[in-house]
Amino acid sequence: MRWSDLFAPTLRDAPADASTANHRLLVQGGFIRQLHAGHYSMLPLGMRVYVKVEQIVREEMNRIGGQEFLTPALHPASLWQRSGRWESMGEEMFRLADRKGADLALGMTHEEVFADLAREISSYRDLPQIWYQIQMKFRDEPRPRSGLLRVREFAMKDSYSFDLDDEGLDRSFDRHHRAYTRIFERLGLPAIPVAASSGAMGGTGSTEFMVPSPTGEDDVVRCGSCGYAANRERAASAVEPVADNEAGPEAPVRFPTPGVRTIEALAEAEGGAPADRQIKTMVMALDGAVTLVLLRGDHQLELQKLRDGAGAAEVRPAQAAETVERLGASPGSLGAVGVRGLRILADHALAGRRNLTTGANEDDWHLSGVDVGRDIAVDEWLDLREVAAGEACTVCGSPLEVVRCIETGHIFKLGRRYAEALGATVLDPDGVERTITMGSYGIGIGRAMAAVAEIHHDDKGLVWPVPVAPYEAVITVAAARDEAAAAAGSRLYEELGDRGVEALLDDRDARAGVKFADAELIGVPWRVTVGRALADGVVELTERATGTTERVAVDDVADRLAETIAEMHGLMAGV
RNA sequence: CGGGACGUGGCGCAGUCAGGCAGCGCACCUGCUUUGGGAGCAGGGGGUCGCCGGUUCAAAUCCGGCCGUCCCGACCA
Repeated sequence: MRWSDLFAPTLRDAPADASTANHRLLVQGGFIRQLHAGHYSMLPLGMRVYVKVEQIVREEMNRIGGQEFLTPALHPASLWQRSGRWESMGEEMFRLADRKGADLALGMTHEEVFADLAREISSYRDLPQIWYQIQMKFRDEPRPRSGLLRVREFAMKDSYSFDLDDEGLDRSFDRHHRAYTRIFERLGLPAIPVAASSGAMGGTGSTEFMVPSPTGEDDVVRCGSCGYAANRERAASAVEPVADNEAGPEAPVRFPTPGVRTIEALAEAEGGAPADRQIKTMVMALDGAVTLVLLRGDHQLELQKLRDGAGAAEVRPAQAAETVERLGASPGSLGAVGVRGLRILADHALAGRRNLTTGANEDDWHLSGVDVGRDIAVDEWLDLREVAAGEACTVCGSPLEVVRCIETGHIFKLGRRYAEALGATVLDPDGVERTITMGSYGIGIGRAMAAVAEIHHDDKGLVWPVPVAPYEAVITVAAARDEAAAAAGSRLYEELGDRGVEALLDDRDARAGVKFADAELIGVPWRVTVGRALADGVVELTERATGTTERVAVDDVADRLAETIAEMHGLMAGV
């Protein structure tokens, strides 16, 4: 491609509304443009990167035996009604009606569609299967953000595995795990696999692939010494037990605490107790049912753990009126002692604790001497505590770190839920009808691209890894009007093309500084500068990532570059 | 959904408080000069000032309503 023919509207100034690196640089470099919030157009440069990401994903899916499909984005409501998700998906699903009034949805994922197709698998002999597609998903996100990181319309590689039993699912899951590891390696993304919450997807287990970046939206809890890693939504840690050695009273004792409304205030108050000897009582609505959730005073609630542990789809803090109605007091003076008729969930860290302090369910009064086992009717003990940095790893005891990450992939063991709902069964060797066991696996193409941009850039612009770079090399003809230089540039362009190098020839009639700045902004890995030294038969070869420049004979440079780039491809592909 | 900021040629911004010809830089077009780190000079094209309504002789500017975009949080496969 000649730059003079390329539509790559680079901007001198960064767009004002882009605060994250991927957003700012992809817009400034002329890769993408926004149509409206959460919807972006791919421009020619962006499309080249996008296609390469897609192709790497495709190659690795094919390598594990995946078969490529393409299914519709517009689905009939009836399909989603069969799985129950027409109701449960809520406002995140785009819904519309056709001219006849039939309800339709824009697909946000395709478990139902593929499970429906899988009804045509009729024998265990045809299992396992891995089916995938790279196709648009639509999700009415409450808040699209961070450029391509969270959008409402995006291409996703989604795959679905079909096996006879759990052992088969484990194998399909492991194959995907390996494929994902290779994909992220080739993309230049340092993704770490972590144990994750399955959320609304359901199933027996899931693994997320997380790329550390401050732009991310998830926290990963990680042990630097044994390698334990989990999403904070389900991570565990060991807590130092608190010794309750003083024997408490026979029964809880009421004491006045005028104006005390917080854990901190109670720790300071007359007759109060330190936070780790208090019970934090939170009133939550779990699918609408008012529930008491108890934690140690100095611990924080992890909402997703509550959701997962209690099996609730929707969790929210109770409204003030609900709280007063059920407990007779306002937040700040709440407690679970003597409470009847409400479900009580407690965090493990409270088990066996004695002589604690908590609210008395009367404003301005608290109770001391509370013995959890004796005084509180806990219905269920759960892990509800948010892990904090520095707490001990449950595996090896080392201090844990909390790292902000971008979720670039998520793989799920689904089990039989969707196959059951859609009626996907096979006959086993004994002629018995068995429901197929499924897994589902996703990578967002645009998000992966955004993650690469977040990881690989500097103050001059993007620094694409070779496998996803829009062009592998740019030939910068410093003085386009110099006929000898222009001819040498064209010849180099041909030579690189002959050797399979994707080159961009910057033949624009612009000043050298403009061309250098643009080449750096769009992040092409190698630049060949045809300039003054051409008179000596020499050009300059500059590596974008390091900025190092080498003088190379013009007759050798095509071979040199082709070799270097081939090596980089090989390394990245793990060959 | 709660909080905050913003909306003026393609991009970045000033002008709004205090109503009075819509401006600046970059980009774009023409010419001349320049030509290895975002050139100079001269000339030129391009904007219903987010939308609707109101006040006023007069509205980018004041008032009301709405829409949109970004950020934080909530939420999130």
